[in-house]
Amino acid sequence: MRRSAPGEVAAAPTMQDLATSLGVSVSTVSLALRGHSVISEATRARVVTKAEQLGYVYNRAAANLRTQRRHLVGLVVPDVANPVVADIALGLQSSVASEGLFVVSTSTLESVDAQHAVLRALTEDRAAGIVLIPALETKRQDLAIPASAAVPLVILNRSIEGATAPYVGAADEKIVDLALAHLFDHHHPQTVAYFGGIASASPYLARRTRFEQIISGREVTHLEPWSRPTAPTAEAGYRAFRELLTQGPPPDAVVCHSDSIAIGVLKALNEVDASPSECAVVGIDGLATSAMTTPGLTTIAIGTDELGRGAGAILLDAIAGEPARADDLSPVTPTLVVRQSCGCIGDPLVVPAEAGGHSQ
Amino acid sequence: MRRSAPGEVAAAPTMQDLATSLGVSVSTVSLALRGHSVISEATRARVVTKAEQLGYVYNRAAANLRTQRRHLVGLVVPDVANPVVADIALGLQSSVASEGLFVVSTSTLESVDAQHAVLRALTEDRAAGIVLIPALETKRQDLAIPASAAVPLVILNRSIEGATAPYVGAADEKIVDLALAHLFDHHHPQTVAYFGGIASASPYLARRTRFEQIISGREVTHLEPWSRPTAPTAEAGYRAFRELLTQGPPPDAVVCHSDSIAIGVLKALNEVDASPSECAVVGIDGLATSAMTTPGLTTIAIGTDELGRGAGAILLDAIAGEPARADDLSPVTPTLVVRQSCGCIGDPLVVPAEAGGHSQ
DNA sequence: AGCGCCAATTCAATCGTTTGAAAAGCGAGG
DNA sequence: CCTCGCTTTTCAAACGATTGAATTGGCGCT
Repeated sequence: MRRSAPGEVAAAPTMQDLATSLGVSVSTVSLALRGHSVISEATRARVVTKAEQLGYVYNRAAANLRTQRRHLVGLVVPDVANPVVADIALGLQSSVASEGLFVVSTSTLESVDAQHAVLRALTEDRAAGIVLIPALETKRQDLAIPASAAVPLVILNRSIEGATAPYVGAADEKIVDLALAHLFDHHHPQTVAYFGGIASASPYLARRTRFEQIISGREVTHLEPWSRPTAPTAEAGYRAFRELLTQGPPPDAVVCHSDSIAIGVLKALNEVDASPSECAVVGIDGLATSAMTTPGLTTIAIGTDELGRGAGAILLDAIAGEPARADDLSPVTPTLVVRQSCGCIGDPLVVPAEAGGHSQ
Repeated sequence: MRRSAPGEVAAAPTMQDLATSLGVSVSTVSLALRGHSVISEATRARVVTKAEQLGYVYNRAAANLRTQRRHLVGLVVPDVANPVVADIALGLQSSVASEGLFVVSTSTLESVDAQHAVLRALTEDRAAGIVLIPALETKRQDLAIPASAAVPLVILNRSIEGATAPYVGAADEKIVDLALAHLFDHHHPQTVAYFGGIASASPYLARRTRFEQIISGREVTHLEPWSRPTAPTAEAGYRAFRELLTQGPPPDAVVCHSDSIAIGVLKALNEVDASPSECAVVGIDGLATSAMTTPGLTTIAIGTDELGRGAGAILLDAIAGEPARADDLSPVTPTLVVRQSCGCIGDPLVVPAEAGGHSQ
């Protein structure tokens, strides 16, 4: 082990250091540390103890260079703070952990440039794989970087036109079906709207199209002005809905593009004292926090962790060199979570005991 | 560039491939790609074009091995989904980006084992630095791993007894001072409590101690049963507060350990139709979503992004080999955000136009 | 004593960069 | 024509691991 100059930080010991200090070869150390069976138990023990003693820590960069294998998968998303994304991250983590991979997340904040930078960095690092929720305005050619270094990529939540990478998304049609079916069965609205969401993101189009399809076959009128896209935050939803409320009474029922947006809508309705019976609202996502609104938010849970797990499964296949199988791509079945915001159940709500959450 | 066998994936081209295909040496390629001034403009251009043409991507693992320098800092936290953490991540990112570093986050879910695993992984990867919000029950010796490979570490939010790594935290005393000062000035409560939070985490002790200090000098009675610690989620807060409400009327004012918890408390109060004038609540954190509750949550903003930035600054110093300077460690000044939950302002609230948020 | 065999260990090449030092090319000055 | 001084390019040795092939040593068998 090299002696360090006075002011200098002691360099971390290497296998070589271990080897010489034990009077064996580096190969022996390497094999021993990884518990390879050709090494005798006695030497293995000696090596391991010495390693501990010297505070040796494995240098993965060196190993990876040699083996051309990596153990890290990147999750690149607009915003890690988004609870939906957080759930996805957990699902992904649990699915790739079995292969000894681990997941790191970074936020792009919807900036294509930032996204470009992190995709590049991840690729230069030769990540085992990348799961991407594309920033808005991401084009096909923005995904060229990982491709050129053969880093497997799976796209989540927002599809990119012309992209060849496998795509995993929620079951947008079924989601809307579920939401509307519930509203029609229990609330019999005369007027409806599809509120919020980013018009240029692919799920918006899918859901809104389905929405219009369904209601066109029913005896309801679509209050188009209330079907207004918004930024994907509760604040944006609040502001936009609040403004609409100044211009007239709300629809009898509104489907919100996400739970976050629904939270803003609820706030706006609360401020004008509009009850669920006047305006029923249902969200989409199934966030844990949507149980904490007043009234409790009725929502369509989209199975976020399953999405993450699904992405993980496809990624693992891709890493193993297998092409994505079609059945991997089948989206998760959404489920309806009934609370008070649709007007079906009275307060007080009893929150089911297994609910999760997040906080400081 | 090596030709690949039929079924095989084409290996990514290396500098060597570029070099031979251009009839120059690897050194030239290496220097050219990094824009070193000693290379003539003409060759630089040729190299760059060729690189593009061949889809060359830099192999950072190899470079890092050679240079012993890395460009990635790990943010290890209990839960990335926690909005506070997300803000910290942003602050950290913005502060280290200037040095060309970038931040990756991982969640430990309060598991010391999981934390151990990721600290080990980050250390084995020789991350440039690590910022850690320790999982509960983290002991001093759990931090030994990064130390042995000389990876700079800074601890955030929860201090660890006996740890030598620099610590950055919120100004717990000032936070409590601010909350109580506001309540006393505007609400004149007879009874108060400090609700929620994890009793074994260091900020809890600091805040609760200060709380008791202050009120002991005032004409108020502390309703101890209501000062109950909880898990750090809105759900946990809701459940615990709900239960307390069945046993009697709430205190006139309660300070909640976090905004998330306050959100649960508000939900519970809403369910029994208790208004802010009966029970004033103030949260701590200053989350964007706390503007979306009904009533809007009055809260103490702790300057989360500053915390992240602060951690980043210290980390950069440590990476540069400088010890943490004392003034780096001075915590951010908290600020009061007044909304309705403390009973000071009537509805409807106008949300200030610059508020941020997060969602799908 | 000689031989073969097996288990345990070591050799040495390799992964793809970086970088200090050496070399090559070339025009100018003596 | 030689030498000097530039600029530009190349040499070759790292960095710290992995791994197929070669080596060593000990043991049992004849």
